[in-house]
Amino acid sequence: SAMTSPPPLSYVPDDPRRLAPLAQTFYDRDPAEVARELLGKVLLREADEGLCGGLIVEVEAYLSRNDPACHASRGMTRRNAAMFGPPGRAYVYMIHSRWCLNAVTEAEGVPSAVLIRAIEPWWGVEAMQRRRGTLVLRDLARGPARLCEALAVDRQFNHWDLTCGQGLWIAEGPATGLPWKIVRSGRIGIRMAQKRLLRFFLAGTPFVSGRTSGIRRSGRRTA
DNA sequence: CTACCGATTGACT
DNA sequence: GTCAATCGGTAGA
Repeated sequence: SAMTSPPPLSYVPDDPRRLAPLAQTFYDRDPAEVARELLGKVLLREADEGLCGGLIVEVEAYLSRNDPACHASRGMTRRNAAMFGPPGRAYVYMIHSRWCLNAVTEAEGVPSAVLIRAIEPWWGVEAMQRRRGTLVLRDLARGPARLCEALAVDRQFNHWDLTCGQGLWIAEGPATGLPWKIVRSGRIGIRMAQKRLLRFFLAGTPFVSGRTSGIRRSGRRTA
């Protein structure tokens, strides 16, 4: 059904391996800018069970300065060390016994990152369904911890080079211009700095997290 | 060593 | 809308 198997979308590339991985220079910029531009790119994972991944539809930026919600705001620790490393690497951390994935931004020594919060499942759906224990497409990778469970991302990928094109990487999206608008909002689940508009998602997709999913219902606006 | 906390999720009223 | 499971990270005695 439409709930449990992907619709035949004409713009989904047959072979995601041919999509060019994003270069390190892409990440060596202001994290809010990187966050916005990561929307419409694809996140890919090559595991024993095969290739899986999908379209990045929701992200959040965490800034190196004046951002108390950023894990690095009180200096380097063992957990957040990856944020201080070179751009284009993964920062994987655990929260409430679940893993979450970030892409590190800006130069080495400048601790900032983009949290990948949701993807629309495009490839390897069956493997993701198995790992998540549900067939419902919308529940596979909606939320940062669900996403990591779907893609089998855990601490082994902390510090991983996301530009390398194997294991776990981020690549260009479909060449055709995607029609969606970008919506900006406050970040989800944080106590500090809730007013800052550092969450970005594609409008109109049901595959984003949060109480309002990006679908307009009964006159209520998202964000 | 202990105590507290959380960039979450799923179950429930 | 509410709530708690659950465990690694962190700070502090």
